[in-house]
Amino acid sequence: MSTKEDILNAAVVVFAEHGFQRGTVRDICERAGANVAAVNYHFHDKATLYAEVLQHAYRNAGVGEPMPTLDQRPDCPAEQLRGWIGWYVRRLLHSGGTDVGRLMAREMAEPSEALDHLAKGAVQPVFMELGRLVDAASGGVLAERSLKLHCIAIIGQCLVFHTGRAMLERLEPPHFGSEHASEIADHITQWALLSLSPSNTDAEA
Amino acid sequence: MSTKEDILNAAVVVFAEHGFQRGTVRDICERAGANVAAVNYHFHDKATLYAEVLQHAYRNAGVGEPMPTLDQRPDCPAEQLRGWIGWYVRRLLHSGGTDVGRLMAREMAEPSEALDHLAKGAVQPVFMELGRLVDAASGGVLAERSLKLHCIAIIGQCLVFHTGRAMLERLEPPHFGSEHASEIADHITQWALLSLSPSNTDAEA
DNA sequence: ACACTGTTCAAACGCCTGTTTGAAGCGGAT
DNA sequence: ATCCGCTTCAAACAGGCGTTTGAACAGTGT
Repeated sequence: MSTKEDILNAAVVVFAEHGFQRGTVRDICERAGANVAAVNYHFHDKATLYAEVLQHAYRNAGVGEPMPTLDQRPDCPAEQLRGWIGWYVRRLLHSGGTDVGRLMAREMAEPSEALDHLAKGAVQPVFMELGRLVDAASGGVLAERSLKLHCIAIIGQCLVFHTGRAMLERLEPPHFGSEHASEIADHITQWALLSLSPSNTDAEA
Repeated sequence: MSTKEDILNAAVVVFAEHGFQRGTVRDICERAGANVAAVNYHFHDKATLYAEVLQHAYRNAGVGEPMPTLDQRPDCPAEQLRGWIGWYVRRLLHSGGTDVGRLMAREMAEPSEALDHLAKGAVQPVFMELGRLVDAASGGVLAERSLKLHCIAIIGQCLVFHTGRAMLERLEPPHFGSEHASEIADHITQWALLSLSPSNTDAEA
């Protein structure tokens, strides 16, 4: 039972570094100290292994700090939204160079069938919680379409530090690493709360 | 001289669809109606071909509408910023399913040496123009760091509709296609101008 | 001692890849 | 007609890939 886990862990590293195509079965097995045939024995395919790797990686990505939710403090949604943004930014910046982040980035650029399961299982709940928080922070006056646009705007401002990392590093030498997480989160939160304040939201919708 | 261009054009399509690794020389040559050896004759390598493909693709990407600049109308930077955001969003949404967009997305996820040239040559001027516009729209009161964060925030809100397209399609059936470009651009602009209005910017910095 | 089940292993099998080769075709200059 | 670069072509090359195979090796219950 050990070799199967060894292969899974090695596969996370290899697939994160080289992607599905360039990541070879032989490399995975070598790092896992297993035989070449082990992959086909424990998992049927290289593709099946990859699918399990994705789920395994994303499950373990959420093991850090728990996501702040509206239910925890329904009385002050703005502060919870601030907490959520900080949590998300930290998660993204910290996972920037790690395996999970790279795996996700690859899936976004070149979606496989495994992305469907990830979207429904892992991303959907996070996105919906953000929707609840934004809705509450705005006082519930936003139309559904506008609410979604606000959520995507927040996601985008966080995500760009992850997806655009390669470009940002080449454009501006002062990087945006995990040590700047709180600075970035504060900036996004300030912007978000400003646009969600009642005096500004009733203009649209 | 025709076959070389044929190969280049075919390579753009193939590399955009399958990436560098999965895009095979044989597939490219078949679509170009050329022999397998043509790639190694006209370009030295598959890698050299790929590098030329990237430059060729990104050069042709900017042939659409010209980028709104501050110099065109220095008197009303807010309106020019609105124009810039609209231009950028249209560009991203329109290039979403095209070859250039997919090539760029792949390079972001897995940077190669070719990305350096692209960053300096093609992306830098666009980013700097946004910086000028934001600076002017804010009245020039923003510190450099804050200015950069504002620019990245705008970029991120636009970019997410491109980089996160695969995920958005799986989360929310009502897609965000190129027909929603103006709606999206308006939303982002409204948010940007709000946070850049003098009454809000002097709090930070 | 035996058989049975689950696991590991070295070796090989096809297949597809990028690249090379050497001959063949071509158009213009001598 | 003869040569000459430049270009094309079919064929083959060498290497890496995922996968399969069949034997060896554990344990464990009988």
